[in-house]
Amino acid sequence: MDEGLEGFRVKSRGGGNRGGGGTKCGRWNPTTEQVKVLTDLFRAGLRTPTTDQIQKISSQLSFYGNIESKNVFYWFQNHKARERQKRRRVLVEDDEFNDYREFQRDEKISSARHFSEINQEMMETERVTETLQLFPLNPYWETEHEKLRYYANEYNKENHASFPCNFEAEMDHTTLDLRLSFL
Amino acid sequence: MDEGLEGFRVKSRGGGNRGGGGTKCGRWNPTTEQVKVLTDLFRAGLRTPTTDQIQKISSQLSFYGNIESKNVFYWFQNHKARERQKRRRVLVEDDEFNDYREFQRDEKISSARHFSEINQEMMETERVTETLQLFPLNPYWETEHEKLRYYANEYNKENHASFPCNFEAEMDHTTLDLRLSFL
DNA sequence: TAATTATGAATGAAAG
DNA sequence: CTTTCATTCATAATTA
Repeated sequence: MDEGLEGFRVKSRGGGNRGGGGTKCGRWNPTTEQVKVLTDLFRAGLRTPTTDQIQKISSQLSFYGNIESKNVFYWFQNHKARERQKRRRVLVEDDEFNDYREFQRDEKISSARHFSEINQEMMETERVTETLQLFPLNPYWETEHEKLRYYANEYNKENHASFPCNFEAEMDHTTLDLRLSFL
Repeated sequence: MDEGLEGFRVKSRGGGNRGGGGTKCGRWNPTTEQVKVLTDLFRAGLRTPTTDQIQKISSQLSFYGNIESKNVFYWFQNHKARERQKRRRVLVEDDEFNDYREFQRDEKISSARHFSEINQEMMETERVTETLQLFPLNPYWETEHEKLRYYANEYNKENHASFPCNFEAEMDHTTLDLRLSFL
């Protein structure tokens, strides 16, 4: 993790999860553009987008490759959780230093105690703006999407409309078929 | 050749956290059997079991491993919420898809198209029976639990349902305009 | 290509 | 009921 400032990781995810002929219906594999946008939004302070925001973001990101709203939802969920996790780990380390082991499940008291310099950066993003407005991003889209738009489509996936993913359609466990006759 | 066997996943849910080496009894880790029963009940229409029903269910499921009433309570609460959430998301995606296609008032769409399968599944579970009675369950338990009780410990296979791969895959990017005028 | 890591996905628990 | 948090599971990606 650690998306750094540049946000340019060589992930060889050239075309995302499409193409490649794989048609693998595995899990979502965000394109670098998608990750960048999501990261930007996160860094801008967005932590828990509303359903509506998720929809919009998802809709926009679909320009760069396949994506569903749930992907956006999970992305923020995970990103936030892992950042917090990291931060907490450092805290624990600090505590360990003092052999201090009180597990007080209150996290809001994070009144910036004695954080390591490393946490300095995190404290920055810690100032969350739950009700973040996204309009400041417009400029970005307006200026960037036009070119990326074509790069992203370079090779449109041919077969995507179908979704052969299993959908819990197998009630195996032969003998375990419950006789819920109460209906 | 032979793209690795898929379709089976082993959830370390084996011995579970119940009797025996209790060890880490953090949170309830349902056995496959327990999940199956709960799912069956849900699919049968049970959504918000009463305290009494929860008691009965919990009691019966205890044959397959440790379980408390609150686990059952939470399970239904979560399952219901997530099912709803999932449906909500898919519907939105559908809307987007429809918006894109923008059927020229062609009303004879009849029976959802591409995403019919999924919606169908959900429509099914949409038939709720809030006042479901559980007493007929006893017979089953009495006769089955003894043997299943043992089978449940070793053999664990679970196929999780996956979301549809993607809908808005083949959107016509050329006609879409970035309207990220969020909020 | 095996081992490790990063991260998408899921879910139990609980707060709101 | 809805939303959030934490932990865990699964697997694509990366590294050794």
